[in-house]
Amino acid sequence: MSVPLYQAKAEMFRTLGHPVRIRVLELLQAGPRPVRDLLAEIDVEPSSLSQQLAVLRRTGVVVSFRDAGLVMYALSTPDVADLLAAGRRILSAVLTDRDGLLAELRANSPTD
Amino acid sequence: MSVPLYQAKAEMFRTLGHPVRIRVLELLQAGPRPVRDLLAEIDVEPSSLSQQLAVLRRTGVVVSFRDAGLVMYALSTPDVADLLAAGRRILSAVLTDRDGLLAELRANSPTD
DNA sequence: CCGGGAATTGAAGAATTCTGCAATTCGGCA
DNA sequence: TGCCGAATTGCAGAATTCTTCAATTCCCGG
Repeated sequence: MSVPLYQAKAEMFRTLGHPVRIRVLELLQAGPRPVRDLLAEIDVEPSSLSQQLAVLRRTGVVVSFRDAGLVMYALSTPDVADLLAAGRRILSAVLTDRDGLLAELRANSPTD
Repeated sequence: MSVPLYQAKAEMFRTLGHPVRIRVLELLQAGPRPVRDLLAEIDVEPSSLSQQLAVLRRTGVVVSFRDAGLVMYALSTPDVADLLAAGRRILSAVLTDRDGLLAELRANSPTD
């Protein structure tokens, strides 16, 4: 294998490591959506959204196709939902366990 | 909460988005290990490993303690193993399928 | 108290990623 | 064909992350 497995995995997780990309994936859990809708629900510039969608496409976690004149995006596999759920569980476990983290997170972004 | 959930999630996934950090987590799945062992199994400089361990500690996915004169690291919650497993599933799904899913989605385009 | 391995910290430079703007492509439709 | 909205691409500057090397801290055994 040319690319070590742990490197491929790291790449996959890094792909999810962006607020816009996370939001996109969460929205896509409910089913395929046109770019137009994503744009309406996420506060981001069209070109920036396109960039992030391209990142997701490159890794293969989402696929895109055209339907009724609009470009649609969808999760490439429902397993993605499991990943997000697992992330959510860890997050809540960590937030309740460790006192320091909550304060740290709060410090990072005071308003909103 | 002061930090948007999707940003906290992104931070958590970004934390895993590094080859060394992934390897560490995989090794820790088998139980707590001293830094010394991690160092022996991963090809990385001591200081670099420490940096990456610090990143994992900051997010709260691992904890460290001292035992028998050595610093030990452990997963802060076994949920981390689920996350890695989900990542592995997605990776294999993406690698094996790819164009098949796309065709399938295009076929019955849900216009709801 | 001292020596020495274990582990962390600090900092500078290289490399990568993000953001926003402008320009371009792509399809549908009159 | 020509127009128009939808979506993507290219790019430059800003910001963030990685890597490496040197210095420092922390403990345990003698």
